Amino acid sequence: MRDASLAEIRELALFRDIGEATFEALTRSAYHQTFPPQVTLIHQGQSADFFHVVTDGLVELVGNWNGRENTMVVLRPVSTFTLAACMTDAPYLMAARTIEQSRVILIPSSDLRAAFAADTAFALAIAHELANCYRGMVRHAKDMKLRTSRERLAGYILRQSALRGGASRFELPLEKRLLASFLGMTPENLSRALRALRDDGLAIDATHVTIADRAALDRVAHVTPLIDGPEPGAPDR
Amino acid sequence: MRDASLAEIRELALFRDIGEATFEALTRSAYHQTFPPQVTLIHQGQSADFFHVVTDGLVELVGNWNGRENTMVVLRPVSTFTLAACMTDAPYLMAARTIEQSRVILIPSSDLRAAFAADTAFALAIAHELANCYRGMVRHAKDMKLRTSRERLAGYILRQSALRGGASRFELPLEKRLLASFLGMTPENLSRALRALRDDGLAIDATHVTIADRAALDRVAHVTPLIDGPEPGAPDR
DNA sequence: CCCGTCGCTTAACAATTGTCAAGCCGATCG
DNA sequence: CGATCGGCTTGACAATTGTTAAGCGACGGG
Repeated sequence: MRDASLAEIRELALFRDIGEATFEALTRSAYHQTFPPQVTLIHQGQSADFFHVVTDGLVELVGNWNGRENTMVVLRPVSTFTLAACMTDAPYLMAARTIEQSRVILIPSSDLRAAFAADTAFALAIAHELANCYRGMVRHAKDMKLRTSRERLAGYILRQSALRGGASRFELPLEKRLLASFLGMTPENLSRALRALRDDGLAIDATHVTIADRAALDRVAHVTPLIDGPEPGAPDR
Repeated sequence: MRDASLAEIRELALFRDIGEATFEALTRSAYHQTFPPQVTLIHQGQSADFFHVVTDGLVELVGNWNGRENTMVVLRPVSTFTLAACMTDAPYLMAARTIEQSRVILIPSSDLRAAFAADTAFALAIAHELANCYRGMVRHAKDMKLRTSRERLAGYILRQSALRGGASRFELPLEKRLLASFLGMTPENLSRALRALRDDGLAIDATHVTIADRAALDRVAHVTPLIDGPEPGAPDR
């Protein structure tokens, strides 16, 4: 890896408190690679050879089953993936695909496990990361099981607003068909839900979002940290 | 804690490889308590004071939102819960309630974190447990987003069969309304789905399940380890 | 023993969501 | 500049799922 890349990731919560020797061992045989958009990085079912860190761009984790496909997570920088699979040396449960051009660090999973054993600070950071991934997935599952698609969309919009410091106008960060998949609905249904939410203080022109009446929108979404975060450095974008 | 309880949990994967001093520190101020059925052990949103281990009985983790409630996980012995919240000192995302009379070990979360820092073997065990919880929740989310309710039910039945060594006849381990909630549907819809699956080789009389045609049922469920496990000592029952 | 409660089922109906088909629009490219 | 492509929207329709209400049957308490 290049020195510039090393300095960049040394600041991450995952690596900030670890020893120099551990960091050196972790990065020795790591790659920092750039991928074009729409490239499949890993397939579900593959053995967990690498731990991944997205440093630039946008990556989605997708589940496949019986010919169907669904976006489970959208990862914006800086986020990790395949951590649980690497720690347990188990097959990936989800595939990963770049959405935009992205840069990803690949760390051999054996190095990851060695560093975990060798460095207590790193072990703690890993545990925190695993716990946050778990909690992100619990939130997503609650979102799916407790809210209707319209409510999920309203929640998503308010989360995005919160990520931007409460902005009332911003651009949708995802293609709508991708957003629909992430929210567990079809693009057609997303279109309908967007139109329906005009009555609840939401205006969308193409990718431009305007929250006209935040209170009304929250009357639909009932935003709560137990579903919608805060997600300090976490799951969706 | 009583000596009998101590010996019992010392064998668990979580505690098997840890040092005697760590084990002693972890169990010193721990409780092993028995709870009646239908008792709420923790509420969502509470601060994470205790790490929990179910040693007997049956416990459900439930999500609440806006007056709605949903069973996210069903824990059979021996399983843990609240691990992620304790490690990150964050509020519980789900409530926990006994289904049957249950015995639960409660370990102060500060002791848990201290043991993690003090004992590398314990840290590794914790990381594995966290990773397995994460993967269980990913599987559940995939189940929800990729399969219809009928397919989820078929998958659930085949998983239960697998847990019983491939038995073709067994008793439903859960009340149907609870199963319905876990599978993300209403009890009425579960009734319909059960009846519909008679055409696919499934017969259910009250709580007694008979798999008449496993191949036909799997043609609905398309069971795969990437959704249905194996779950060595894991999530649902 | 009877009665009330509770869980389950069924049926009719309503709401939500998915499917299919068509058309629009903006971007890209020859 | 015009053609083509892909993503988005819309509408009509179908399937799935939720809702409401009623009834059945097992269980436990009076």
